[in-house]
Amino acid sequence: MQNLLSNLKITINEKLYVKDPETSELGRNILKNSIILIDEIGFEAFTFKKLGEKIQSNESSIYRYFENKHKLLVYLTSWYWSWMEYRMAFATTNVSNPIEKLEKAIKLVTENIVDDNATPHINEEILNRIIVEEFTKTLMTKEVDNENKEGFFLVYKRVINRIIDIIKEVNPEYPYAKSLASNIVEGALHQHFLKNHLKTITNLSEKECATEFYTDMAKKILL
Amino acid sequence: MQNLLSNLKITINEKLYVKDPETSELGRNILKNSIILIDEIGFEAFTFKKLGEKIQSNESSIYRYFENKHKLLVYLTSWYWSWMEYRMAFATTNVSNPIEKLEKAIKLVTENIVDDNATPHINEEILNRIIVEEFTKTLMTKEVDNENKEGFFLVYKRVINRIIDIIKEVNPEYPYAKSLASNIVEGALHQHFLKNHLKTITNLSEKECATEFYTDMAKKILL
DNA sequence: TATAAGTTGATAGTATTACTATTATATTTG
DNA sequence: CAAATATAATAGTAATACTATCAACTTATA
Repeated sequence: MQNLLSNLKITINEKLYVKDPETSELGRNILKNSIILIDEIGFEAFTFKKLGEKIQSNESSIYRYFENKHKLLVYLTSWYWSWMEYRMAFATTNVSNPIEKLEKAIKLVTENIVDDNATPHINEEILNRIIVEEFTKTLMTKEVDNENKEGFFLVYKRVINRIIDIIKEVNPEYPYAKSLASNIVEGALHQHFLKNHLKTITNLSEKECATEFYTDMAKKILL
Repeated sequence: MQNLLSNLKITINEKLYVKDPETSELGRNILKNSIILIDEIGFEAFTFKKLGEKIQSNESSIYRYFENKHKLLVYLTSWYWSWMEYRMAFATTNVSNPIEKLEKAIKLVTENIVDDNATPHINEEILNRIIVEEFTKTLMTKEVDNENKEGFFLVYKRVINRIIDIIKEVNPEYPYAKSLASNIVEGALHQHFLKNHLKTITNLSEKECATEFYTDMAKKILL
């Protein structure tokens, strides 16, 4: 249990920041308002200069925390997946029935997210919107292989590996546990994107989440 | 097949270009070499200036065909999905068995793509790599709703709608035909991305394609 | 065949972005 | 209180993403 909990603490790869933003008021302000600003104007239009204006600080001060906006986005998405991993570990420990465990895990990665108030400087609901709209962009760059070697996506892969393990518990014979797990996690984000923007090619309606669709999928495939 | 494909006129939304690139040597050169250059250096680093140097033409000349690089990318991806739609129509007409039809459709959107030689200025194999690495970026922008209204993604949605219709033929009771279809098409791209870059969270190996995984998925869900 | 119309190439120029560097000032800590 | 550290302000650079202008060349048409 001790060992488990120490793995669950929200820790982020040190290579993602120059100075740890959690250690100062300005740092936490950068995190809080970068989430709000990226959500407002989108990652492409987001700049450190605009963020500086928003928090009444200076561009150069933000550069002392993050090398560039890409690393800031990877930081924020790592935070999200770390938070998700924590929720998942919490929800699935002491659940002995593998099917129930799988249902809980799928629910977590497919449901609509609401702010949990535990972290005043991170609004999880807004951060989830950023994940839906911007997460794949952190992967789909020419630097992905180097960044993967540096461990930038470890937390994300850990979340998926947890689901892989549960899938294997449910059905050890199924040969595509990895692809099914990554499909559910990424697919859920995509279905949420579609319900917001390309409504005609998803069954999710406005306030609906992807839980039913993916739970049904997993059960039909594995049971 | 060869002959039918060469008779194919792929039509693309007129709002995507300033001047139709298919109507001139320079235009076709822009298409051909933009595909090669985006594949080489990635869409972020790709600029009209670099493309101009590559084709020994001028930046300003390229701007006479495309307003900006985003519209060029949407043009290229529209071309791809239009080509895919044609292949799908061809492969599924006169197939009376819905299950066989579904298998053929899934195969087309999940298999590894090779250049078909019908269009000398478009290399489909390279274009497919661009789709895998860059397609979602065409959707995930702050302008997606406006561009969707303008019909920028119609061809893509048409491909998915064809699969939706086949799914409904196979099993009219299944309640998530739309989500399943969009999941298969987008998911296949993502699994190909993972096999190239995040190998630990997919079951696809180096030269493998996503056909088996998604065929198995669809059958278990629908039959 | 002359002329108009359209295409391409070359150059210059602008605003913005994505930084780096320097210095001054404020705050914290030892 | 001095030293170390954090932040703010300013300036500057190279690249990007364009726009505008003009000359040269090609093609269509009268």
